[in-house]
Amino acid sequence: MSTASDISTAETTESRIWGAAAKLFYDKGYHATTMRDIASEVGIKAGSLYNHFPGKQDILLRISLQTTRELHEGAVARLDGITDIEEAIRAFLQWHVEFHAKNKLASRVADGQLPALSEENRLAVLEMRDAHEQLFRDLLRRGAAELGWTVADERVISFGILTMCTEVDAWFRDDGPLTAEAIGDMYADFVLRGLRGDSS
Amino acid sequence: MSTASDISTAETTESRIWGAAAKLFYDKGYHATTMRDIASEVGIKAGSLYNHFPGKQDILLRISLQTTRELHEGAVARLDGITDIEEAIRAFLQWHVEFHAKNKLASRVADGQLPALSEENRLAVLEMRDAHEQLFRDLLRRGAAELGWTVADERVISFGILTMCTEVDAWFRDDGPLTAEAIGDMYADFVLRGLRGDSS
DNA sequence: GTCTATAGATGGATAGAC
DNA sequence: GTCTATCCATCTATAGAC
Repeated sequence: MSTASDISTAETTESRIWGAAAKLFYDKGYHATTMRDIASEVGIKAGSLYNHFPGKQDILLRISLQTTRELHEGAVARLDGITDIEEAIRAFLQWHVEFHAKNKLASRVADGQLPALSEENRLAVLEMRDAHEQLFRDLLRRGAAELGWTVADERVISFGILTMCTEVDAWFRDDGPLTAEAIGDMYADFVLRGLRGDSS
Repeated sequence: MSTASDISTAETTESRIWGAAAKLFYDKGYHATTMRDIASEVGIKAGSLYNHFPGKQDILLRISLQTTRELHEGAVARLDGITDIEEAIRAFLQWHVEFHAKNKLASRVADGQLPALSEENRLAVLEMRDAHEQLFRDLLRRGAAELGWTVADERVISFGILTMCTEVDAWFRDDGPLTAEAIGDMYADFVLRGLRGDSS
């Protein structure tokens, strides 16, 4: 079984290419990364990459699609059985932050390199990402309905919250002072206070 | 005098190149944009671009540096004379949101295309961006000191807040239902509630 | 599966006429 | 300032030997 945390620890040549590409796309972007760069990172020659992937575009697609799917499916799984709405939002945000921290390379590539995907490929990734965002907007709506929150604009606020949590993939460091879980707690606390809107 | 809103309305060939490049870098990214693309958008040939800029890298540098400088200097100007800390934070965030909404092309290029800048050029832009972020962290610290806010981690929270407001440049539309000012209000309200932390 | 070699296309930048 | 023409480097992808 492949889980999110496997992403950087697998062992086949295909998965080593996957990981090398994710790292390079993260650092330099898709167009600035060459097939020679990727091959070099893996320790093979550029031509050999084509024994594992049909082309460069396909490497990006697989990284983006797989990562976005794992993000979304993981969120759905985390919410299973949770009925309290604040608890659900907390669980969602913690998962979202932890995933982006622990899979920072692939996660940031998955949405930062969207313009580098072909139209068809981009739509496939966006469809999955939209489902994930919709899941969160539904939670926001439930909170407003059940707890009387006044969310100024559901779309604007949800974009803001998700972006804040997503961006962790830009600065998180495994060897930093904070764990992914601790950061998830901080953001969940901050967001829930903002949503409750006790004063204004 | 050049203000932020002039960015897309100037008339010299140089400024038309500036605007065309910002649009293309925004849509496709620096490396996916060719000098021929930029020239075509302006209505000239690629070779003619070199009468106005020494090269492609320099076009990106000027967009990034000028935009980041205007963002920062505008914030400093907005804060002038404001002593109340909540009012100051509100003013800062409103400016930050409005700037990114009204200069969405150049703003997004300025920090999304940082990896495409040479080491030296990137450091110049980052220095200015860091000054801007530091300004906000100082406000956060003042709020914590003066009003007893409990900010879990100043750096993590400030990154989150700024990212939320910056990302407006990814989805704002001039012809959308919300003005930049309205969005700035929403985020400032949300953030200040989260900072006050009335309940937890 | 790996490699070397290369085809074929494209892009940044320059030269020089106007 | 504009243009056309082109150099030269580089990149993706393929061919074919091992």
